[in-house]
Amino acid sequence: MSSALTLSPKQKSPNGQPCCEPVVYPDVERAEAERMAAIAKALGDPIRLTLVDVLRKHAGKVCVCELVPLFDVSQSTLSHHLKKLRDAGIVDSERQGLWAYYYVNPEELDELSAWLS
Amino acid sequence: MSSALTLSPKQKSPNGQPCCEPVVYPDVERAEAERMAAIAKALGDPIRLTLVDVLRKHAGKVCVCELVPLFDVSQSTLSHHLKKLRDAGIVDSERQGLWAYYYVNPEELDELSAWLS
DNA sequence: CGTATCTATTGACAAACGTCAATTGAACTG
DNA sequence: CAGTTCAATTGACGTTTGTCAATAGATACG
Repeated sequence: MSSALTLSPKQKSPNGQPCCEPVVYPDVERAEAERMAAIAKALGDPIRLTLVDVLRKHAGKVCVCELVPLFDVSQSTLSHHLKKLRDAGIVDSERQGLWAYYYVNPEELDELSAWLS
Repeated sequence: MSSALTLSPKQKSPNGQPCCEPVVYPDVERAEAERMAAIAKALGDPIRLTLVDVLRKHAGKVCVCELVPLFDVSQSTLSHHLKKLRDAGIVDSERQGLWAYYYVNPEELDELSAWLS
């Protein structure tokens, strides 16, 4: 996914007046852009964004058995969404006996938040 | 995409001790979650995130002819990404003669930024 | 041990995505 | 008008995504 972020020198000006002011280069480095895009992508589904919202507002660890009935999707689908959030580093989980508890890892979200501001 | 955000009442407690504290309900409303997820989704690609970064840092209108050579993708691919950003309301464009100029519409990003903080 | 409960994984499928080459549409230039 | 240039659209393609039903793992309880 996207080795296409390499910067290139400015193209030749068209054969009239220039189209605009000088080139601007992206401030975000390629690796950083990919990390933040991955975080944004993980938030790019209403269920996952709502999951993160619930976990953030609760400020503690929440059992999966509490999360499942909040949505009209199957248990396996919700588990799949939780895995995506885990893979993106946005949440972590912890097993206690039969149950699994999820909580937000704020660092990843903070990074995206910092870029947005 | 996702009429599955309807809230449901708490499931029955398992037949032992409860698994955790009482249910938490999402603070974000369904429609809001879908709008913000759409914004996050549009940022969920490294090229699009970098495009937004460039446009934000420049604080003016930038010609497409300046944007194309910044990436190793074809002109049509970049146009496709710009369209996705436009569809999400993150950027707007303006034609001037032969050229097209893009600029950031800060409102959408601000909304996501506000939710993240 | 056997059964019940909670969560994760697998397999399947349709829809959406990212990409390119080729074409179209607009608008300037001579 | 004919040719050129910039940007958007179309069509095609392989990949990824979101979803479910079914299954598997892990743990608790009798």
